[in-house]
Formats: sequence, C-alpha cells, structure tokens
Amino acid sequence: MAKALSNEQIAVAEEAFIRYLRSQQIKYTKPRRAILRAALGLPVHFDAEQLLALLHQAGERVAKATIYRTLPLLVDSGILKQVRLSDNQAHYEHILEDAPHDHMVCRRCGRIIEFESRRVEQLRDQIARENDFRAVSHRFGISGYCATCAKSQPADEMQQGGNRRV
Amino acid sequence: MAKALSNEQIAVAEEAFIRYLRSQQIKYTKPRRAILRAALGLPVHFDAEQLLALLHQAGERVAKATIYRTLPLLVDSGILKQVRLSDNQAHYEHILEDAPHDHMVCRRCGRIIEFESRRVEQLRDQIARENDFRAVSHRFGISGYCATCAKSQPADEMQQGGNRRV
DNA sequence: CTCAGTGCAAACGGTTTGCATTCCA
DNA sequence: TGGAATGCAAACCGTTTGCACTGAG
Repeated sequence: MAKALSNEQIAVAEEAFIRYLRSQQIKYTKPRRAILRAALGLPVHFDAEQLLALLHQAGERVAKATIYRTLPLLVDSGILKQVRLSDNQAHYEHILEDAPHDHMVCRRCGRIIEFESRRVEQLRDQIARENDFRAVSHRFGISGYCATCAKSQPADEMQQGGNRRV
Repeated sequence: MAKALSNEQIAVAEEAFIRYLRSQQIKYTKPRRAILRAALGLPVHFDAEQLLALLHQAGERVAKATIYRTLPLLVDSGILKQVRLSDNQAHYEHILEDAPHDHMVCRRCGRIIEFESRRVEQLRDQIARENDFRAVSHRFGISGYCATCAKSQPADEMQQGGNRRV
C-alpha cells in the first residue's frame, strides 16, 4: 500500500487531472504538473509540508500558496482524498485503484493501518436510513495501539488519555 | 438531548470535577468553577468561543487562555468530550449520563443528529481484532443531508463536494 | 493579447505560551 | 506564604488572501 507508483499509474493520474481541468476550463500549468508529480511521489499519506519539501528538494520553485490552491483540484479530480489523521492538520492520500477504506492510528508510534470500509458503509447507510438522513460520506477513525506497541507497554498506560483524544 | 441540566446534574458534575482535580492535586479555582458552570449551561455541543461569550455575558472576567487551559481538565475529568464536528475547530459535548454516540452532520443546515454507537463499537472492535490492533476509541461522523434539506434541493446538487469533504 | 495562475508576504483564526501578578491549599 | 493558576498580549502554525507579475491558451 506504500509502494512506488508505476509510470503507467502516473500517466493515468495525469490524464485524469488534465481531463478534469479541461472540464472546468482550468489551466494545466507547470506548477500544477510539478505538484501532481510530487504528490504521487510521496507515501500514500502525506501533508502539505511534505509536498512542499519534496518540491524544493527537487529544485522546483513552487509557492506554498500554490500548493494549497492546487490540492483541492487534485481532490476534486479524484486523484487525492483529504483525510483527517490528526486534529490540527489536513492529510491527503492517493486514491488510485484502491478500494474505499478507513484508518486505524496507533497512539504510540503513529502507524497507520487501513481497512476496507464496505462494512462501515453498510452500517452507515443503515443508521442513516433509520434516522431519515441521506448519507453522502463518512469519516471513521479508530484510535488505539498496534500489536507491537500494545505488547511493549503496561496495560494501564494504554488507557490514559482515553477521554482526551477521540 | 439539548435540554437544560437540572441542579442535581450540575452538582454531580461539579463533584466529579472536584474529585478529579483533587486526585491530580490541581486546584479548584473560581475561574475553573465559572467555566464548568458555563459549559454545563451551554447546548450539548459548543466550542471555546461560545463558552467565552457566555462567561463574559455573565459578567465573569475569564481569559481565553484559561478556557483553553481548563477544557482539557473537563475532558479528563469525564464531564466533557472533545468532538470534531468541523475541520478547523474543536467542539465539546456534555457527557452526563448519555450513552456513547456518534454524529451525523447535515452539509446544508449544519443540523447535528446523534445516534448511539453500540453497533459502531461492535464493528470497530471486530475490525481491530482482525488487524491485531487494540482499539481504545473511535471517531465516526456521517456527512450528508437531513430529511428537510434533502427534500428542498435538487439531487444533483447533493453530490457536489462529494470528493472534497469527507 | 488577456486574464487565470503564480510568487511573495502579509493576514487570518484557533490555540498556545511567556511572564508578571493573583490567590488557593 | 510558596507555588500553582490567571490575565494579558504576543507567539504559533496551518492555511488563506491581496496584489503585482508571469505565462498558458
């Protein structure tokens, strides 16, 4: 899930991006292409800062503002998805051909485990139906401890902050 | 679910707060009492700004910083729960005797519908087990349209931003 | 050519922090 | 009365915006 993208995948994404931009009569500029490439070159989950860093490191002179202006385009074009892994900052993830999924985040090491959300969607739609609500999307995050971290610390420590962070 | 609290409920909460503070050797001060009272006097869901407004309106001179320093105490003492109803701002909700629940938020009118989370917890624990993960808590938010808003607008409008906001 | 897009820097807004003063335990 | 808690204002930090310049179509 964190492997590098093939050239084909990149080409497909770029094509999709261009198609979307055309449909909206938005220009495909050099910075936008650089941002797209950089986003695809990052791990599946990343934030704006990492994107900026990668661009600078690649010698691209792209302003922070341009990144923030471009990320929504990548989301709307279906290439990225905005996810909220932390409370204070937006993270993004590649969509690609991946099945819809949600996340578990380890409170200790920050490890992210994805799981497919078929059952979550099912439950979501059922609950929405019961409440006369039309569900469009959901956000489901599980917080806890991964196997490694659960093993290496006392059980009582694992409850602390249980009220604090949800 | 949004009704005023009885004096008994307030007393119980205050007692719990004091007990918690004592256990942590933290002082029970006048500002902290005022913040507790104000928090309980607000609707079930509120944010720091509303809390500050209510305090000022009540003639209490409490600094914003004190509010931000006190809210975590109220969360840790089990009186409030931090919930993330919007992306940019923390909201809090009363815990009281309420059963654990999650939220549906209408994209159009902002209406919040709560639903008990027994089934969500069940699914969460099952998924965690399958992934060798020890779940401590979860966050589940459904985004969509309430019955009223779903009725009063064209269906195509309801998809827009479907990628954008999760 | 023309106007959307960009870079830059300043603004924004929720939250946090440094520090002198206040006040519980 | 000593150290925690407070008020105030400034700092923070992710994100947004205003504006003059640049470049895609």
